[in-house]
Amino acid sequence: MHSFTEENYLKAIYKLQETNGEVVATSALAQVMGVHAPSVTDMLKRMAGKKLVTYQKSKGFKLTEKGKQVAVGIIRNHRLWEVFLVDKLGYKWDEVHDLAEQLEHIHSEDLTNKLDKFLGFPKADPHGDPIPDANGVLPKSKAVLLSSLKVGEQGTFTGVTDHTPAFLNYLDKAGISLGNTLKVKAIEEFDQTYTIQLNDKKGAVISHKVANSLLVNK
Amino acid sequence: MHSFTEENYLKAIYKLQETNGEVVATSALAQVMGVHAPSVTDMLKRMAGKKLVTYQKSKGFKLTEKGKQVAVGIIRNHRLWEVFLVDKLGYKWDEVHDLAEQLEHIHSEDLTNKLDKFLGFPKADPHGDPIPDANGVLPKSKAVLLSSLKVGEQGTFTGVTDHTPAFLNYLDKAGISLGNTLKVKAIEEFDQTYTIQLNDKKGAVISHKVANSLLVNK
DNA sequence: TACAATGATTAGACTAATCTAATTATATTT
DNA sequence: AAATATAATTAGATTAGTCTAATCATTGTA
Ligand SMILES: [Mn+2]
Ligand SMILES: [Mn+2]
Ligand SMILES: [Mn+2]
Ligand SMILES: [Mn+2]
Repeated sequence: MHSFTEENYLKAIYKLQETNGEVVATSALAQVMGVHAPSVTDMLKRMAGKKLVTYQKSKGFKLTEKGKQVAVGIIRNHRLWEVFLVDKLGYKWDEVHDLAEQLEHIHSEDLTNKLDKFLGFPKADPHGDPIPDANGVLPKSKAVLLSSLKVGEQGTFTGVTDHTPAFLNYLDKAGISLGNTLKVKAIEEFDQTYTIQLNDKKGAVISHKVANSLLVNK
Repeated sequence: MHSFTEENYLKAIYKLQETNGEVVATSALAQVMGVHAPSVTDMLKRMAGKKLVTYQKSKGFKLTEKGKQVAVGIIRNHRLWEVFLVDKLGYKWDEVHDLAEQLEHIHSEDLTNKLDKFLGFPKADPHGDPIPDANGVLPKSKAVLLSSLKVGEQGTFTGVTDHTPAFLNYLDKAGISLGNTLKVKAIEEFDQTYTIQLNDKKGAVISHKVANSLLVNK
């Protein structure tokens, strides 16, 4: 089918489009793929030939519908395997990403669907990221950053925007887990430090940097 | 670490050494790898450079201890994933080989060991093939071919030497499953057709070709 | 609008893994 | 032992994915 390399490019383009807008620059892609710009130009020309992306010299590129389907399929695999690793094998949420990077490239729609069923059709991965369904439909999330809440507002912690083990470990240490309810008690004016109340009991003080990496459903 | 291609060569060499003796010929390996002879010569020279095989021009080659360790590791992965697919995801034993060919190349000893634990440390895969332990020790099997049994002898069906879906499907249809006890009731002198009794009740008539692909523990 | 800075592409080269065609080495017959 | 058949290697080419150095294109500022 497609090579691992192609699949990784598609996934990277998809994510860049999600956050940085429709058109993706060579340099941005080179950066996230960890290669130099000419490699991207070469690769994208090949992929344009396969109708996975549209490409106009020096203008950037976008995924075609076909390219988007492949990308979403890989993301579905990735997130389902992460659930498997955490729920079934006992991995912690900060340990699974690199393994899922390998497992996501196993080529079998049937396997993906059987895995989905085995896991009980989870809606989100261990980091709260939504899992596309078998038709490639990715539920639109209405979560917002904790840093957008005002004093007195509350919500449920449903995801992170920073997926690094360092940050995930910090959350473990601070006793903040997916599903916790939290309420903003105070925001320090000087440096936007948040004082929150977790699960209607424990209190916690977190920096703006942290509040800016936590997603909550109001 | 090692490329998928290298790992597949190592596995193929290992299996050829198991059945055809210590020294492996270029042509034999080309055949099982589905490539032409010069590709094998090239590849083996590269692999000799990495101390995975020993190679003497025009004399054939063997695995080094290091090469053997890698090969056994891949076989361990392959068989554990096959158990996972059958026991946990509900695949049938004739459907899992090609998926396991992909999954066996996931690089993580820790994952392999966690999977092993999750599966309850199985001793054999769905086809009865023994699973090497975490130290790479592969239990020596003392199973013999059913075709080596005499009239009146009995045993337990513990494995196959033909792993093709066609053969496995035939066994399903004939009601012959791993773990069944079987007793030789008669052997037709003309064509070595076996009449056997399964699990002390059902009888079955099987060709010599079939008896020659079934492994039993006496 | 021209010029400099930044970003993208082309040119040319490399490695892994493969191929076909030609050559050389080993094994088998006479 | 020489002739022949078979097996293996070398030579030269190809494709995917990458690189560095050189060139070209775009953008934003003077
Ligand atoms: Mn991940
Ligand atoms: Mn995730
Ligand atoms: Mn198999
Ligand atoms: Mn098997």
